[in-house]
Amino acid sequence: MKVAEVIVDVSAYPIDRPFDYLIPEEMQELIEMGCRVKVPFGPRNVLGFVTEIKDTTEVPVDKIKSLSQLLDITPVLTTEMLKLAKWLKTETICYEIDALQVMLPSALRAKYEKQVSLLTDVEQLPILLQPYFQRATKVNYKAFEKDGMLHDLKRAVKDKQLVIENIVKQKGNIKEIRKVKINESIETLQKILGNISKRARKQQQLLQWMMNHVGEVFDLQDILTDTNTSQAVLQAVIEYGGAEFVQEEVYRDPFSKEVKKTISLNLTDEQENALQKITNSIKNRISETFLLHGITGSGKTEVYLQAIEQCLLEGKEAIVLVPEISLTPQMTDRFRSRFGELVAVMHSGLSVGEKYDEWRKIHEGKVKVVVGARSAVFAPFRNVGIFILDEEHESTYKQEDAPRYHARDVAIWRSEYYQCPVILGSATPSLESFARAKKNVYTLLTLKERALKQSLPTVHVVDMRNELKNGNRSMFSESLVEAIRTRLEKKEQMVLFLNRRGYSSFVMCRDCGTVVQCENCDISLTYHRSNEKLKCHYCGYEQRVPKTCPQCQSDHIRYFGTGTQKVEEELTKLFPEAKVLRMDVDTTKTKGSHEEILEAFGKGHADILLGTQMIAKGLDFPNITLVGVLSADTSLHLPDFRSAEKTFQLLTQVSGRAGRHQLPGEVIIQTYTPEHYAIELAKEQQYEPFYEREMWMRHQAGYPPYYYLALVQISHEDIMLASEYAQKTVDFLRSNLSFNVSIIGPTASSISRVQNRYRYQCLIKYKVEPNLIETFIQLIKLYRSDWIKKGILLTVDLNPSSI
DNA sequence: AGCACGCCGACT
DNA sequence: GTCGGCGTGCTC
Repeated sequence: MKVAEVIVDVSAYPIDRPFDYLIPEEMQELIEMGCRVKVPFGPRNVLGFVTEIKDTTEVPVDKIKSLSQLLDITPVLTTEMLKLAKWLKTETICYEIDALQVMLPSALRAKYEKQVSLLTDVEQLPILLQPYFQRATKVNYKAFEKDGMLHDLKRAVKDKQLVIENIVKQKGNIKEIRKVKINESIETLQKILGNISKRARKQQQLLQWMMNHVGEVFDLQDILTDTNTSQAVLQAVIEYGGAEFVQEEVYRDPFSKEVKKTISLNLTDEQENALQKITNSIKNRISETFLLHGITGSGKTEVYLQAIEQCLLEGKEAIVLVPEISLTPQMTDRFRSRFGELVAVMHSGLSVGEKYDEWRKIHEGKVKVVVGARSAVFAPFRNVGIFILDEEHESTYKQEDAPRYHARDVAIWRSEYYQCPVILGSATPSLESFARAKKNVYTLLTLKERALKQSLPTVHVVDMRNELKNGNRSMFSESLVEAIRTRLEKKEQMVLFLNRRGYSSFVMCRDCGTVVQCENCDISLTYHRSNEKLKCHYCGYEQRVPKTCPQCQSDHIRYFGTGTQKVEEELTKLFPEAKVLRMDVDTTKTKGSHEEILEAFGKGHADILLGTQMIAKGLDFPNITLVGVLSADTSLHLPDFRSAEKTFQLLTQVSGRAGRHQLPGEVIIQTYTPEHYAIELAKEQQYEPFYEREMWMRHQAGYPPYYYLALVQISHEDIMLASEYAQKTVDFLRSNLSFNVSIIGPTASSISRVQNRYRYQCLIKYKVEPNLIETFIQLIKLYRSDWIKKGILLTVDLNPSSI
């Protein structure tokens, strides 16, 4: 007897364990752990993953069922990943199935459809149902749902005229193109040539050519142009058996352009020293985590590239993570130009099919290097030699929904499995990582000087309160206007940075002060000029701009705040001659628009690049000599303990965009609070003093890295129930956790209502609490077995990226 | 989660 | 007597 343990594709608490299935005879040779299978589960069919193969089972014979289909001949998950999923499950408190799914491209996930099949003759069906089965005996269930025919359908099912079947489909497919394969035997071709009509001159010509290419495979079009024949001629030859159409699997090409090959650059002593330590750990198979702290422009990427080169020499693979796709074009170009065809990319900008193809290149061993966003940390290599996280401090490395994993933790776990190094690179490391480096948990590598010996840009901080006193009410200070003007005259480029969060434009009534709010969420709607609409950034709700105030009917209603659109308008008013490129969520909606805008700017098609945080990092153009930060305060006053850290990082990052090449750079930071340490120290680009200062603050307030955090969120449509269960949660935690743990809350979340649900949260701070995970599991059990029925939604996020 | 089953009130 | 509403329980 052969039995498979299967984790089925159902995210629910009582299902979160393996189920045993008998393996049918015909699958026994092929099946392996990590394969996907189709299984009957209760009344339906679902997809599942084989996690174990064994010879016995405890399940009584009358209960056990058999696998219905094997979906993979080669497993899609390695045994490493099955182990990793178990770890993720306990580490982030998620369902095992969610942990497994997150490692695969969405193309491999199941799509469930219900299908209605005919059991009798069409004529015997009720008249109303007959039209559906005129052409086919199987019809999609949705068709009946749409027409409101479910009653009639149900009756026909009862009468055994129809059956409803659950079918499982794969979401994405391998792209195939039709090619032409020339017959392998020259004799056959000769025979055909002898048999065809003497008048068929084109066919003879084609056959002659084919005899020089026996057994080869060509694109249809290539044959036609090469032999100067038409498709009709080829068709005839194919009918005689001279060639055949074949389907060939192809990879979709996510790279829009070619890149030039580059070779290793000479390293500075600092870089060389860092590289030595990393390669030492690759060669000696040591799982060691390095924190590569290098100021902007110090050439971290070159160190990555050469470390990867070492890796490839050792016959191993490399996984490189970058925070966002905005970074990817320039970053991936650098990797592709060094490693060419050996690079796969993985980011959210790719289509489902493209992601699947990139994944397959990795899975099939066609590539050795992957450059990608967070989920690329699961790239299915089998012999990884290095993990690299660039811009290690970025919060995008933490997934916000289940499984709530941090890419850094996964990388470190995998590096222990492969006995290889992890490189965390940043100009402004997260406090957590820097603290670990100081405690020698990570090995600190420092790059203090810029690779091309350029000086750091001069940074000026402008106190906007003085501007206001002097009667300047615009969003541009006098010094910024002056700086822009001189750059325009000198034909140099500049970047203007606007942190949109919290300050996007809203619509307010000047008489009663009412701000137009979202119907579903307690948040003001954002004004979008492009389509004259108000939009909610949380739930996507849209409405037209009202002509009169909804509260007091006054028509003194108008726009406030500074969105990028408004800045652009003012900018063109002040400098009509300047060419401005705007980069924000609106202008980068379509695929590839990111690259287009950056490329246009790189080619000098504009003087000013204006954008939100997405332009803060990565871009590296020689002609940028001015960076302006319109309002440094916005991120400083967010209700989050990391706001100072975030602001410091952001300012340092944007400042690093200026003067990266020959021309010296200047940075102008506008703020209402110039005395804040995050701004003062960012001005001087002083990481360590900032670190010391911020660590002291964290120590005082009991935040990471001194304490660990866990965030429990509770929401319900009814505010009373939400608050009641939030209190219950806190009571439960208080009675189960020790006194060393501080439990803060319940408090209403900063945006108290989202999508018509009232949100509460409580924050848990702890140092060591062996009981913690178990207590959360108990809390979740309580929630899943009881509270969930009342409509409560509860989530636990260990080490949240923001609160 | 998603589905069947079964109990109960409303309506032909 | 039948239909369909929703609470309950199970899934190898």
